[in-house]
Amino acid sequence: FPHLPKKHENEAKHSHFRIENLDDKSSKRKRTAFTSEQLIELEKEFNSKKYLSVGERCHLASILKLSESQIKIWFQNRRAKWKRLKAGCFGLDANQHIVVPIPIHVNRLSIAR
Amino acid sequence: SESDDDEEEDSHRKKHRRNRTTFTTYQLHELERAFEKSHYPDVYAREEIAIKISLPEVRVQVWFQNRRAKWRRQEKMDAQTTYKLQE
DNA sequence: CCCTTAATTAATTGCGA
DNA sequence: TCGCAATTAATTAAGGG
Repeated sequence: FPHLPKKHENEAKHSHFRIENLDDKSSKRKRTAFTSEQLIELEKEFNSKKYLSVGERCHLASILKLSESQIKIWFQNRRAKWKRLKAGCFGLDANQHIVVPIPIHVNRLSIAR
Repeated sequence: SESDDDEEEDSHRKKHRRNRTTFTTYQLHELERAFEKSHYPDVYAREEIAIKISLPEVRVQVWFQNRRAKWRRQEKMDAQTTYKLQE
């Protein structure tokens, strides 16, 4: 199975002690709020496919006027949420393995040969 | 009869009614005790805590996230305090 | 009313494939 | 390069004082 639990580097490894930066414009990290239209479309897309190909992502990015990175990250975060939701409702209903589509991006170069 | 206000429909209201869990004193005690031991417990440690205090692991996870945020906030604050005091 | 804080989410880091 | 685990940082809002 893919991806094992992982261990966080013990204690305060990320020293996030940002010193009072005199430089750096607007020290706050930007958090873009997606519009409801964007979210509806993203959600709709996620409903049909859990993974996007490069082409699909590019297309979606252009019609939603978001960066490809934002689309990519959104799908990543959405998949994580989806996983949490699935795990959350164990007990009722005996579905163990749903038809989980597969990330086949690995093939995009190796298949060409 | 006129509903007028409420920009947000109450359909939205019902849907986004988050249910906020209120921890018991015992749960808070144990969480705080665990935090003292480690600010970054791994999944297994968190699961252990979760079982002990009878809560889903995800609630414990979120609690630690928020607790660390508070910790950082405070740390930044009294870092400024001691800064002033030494002048 | 305001404050603390549980919950949510866009974004980051770092690893493995 | 991607996905994923694990997290942070900003934010939203419940509910107690």
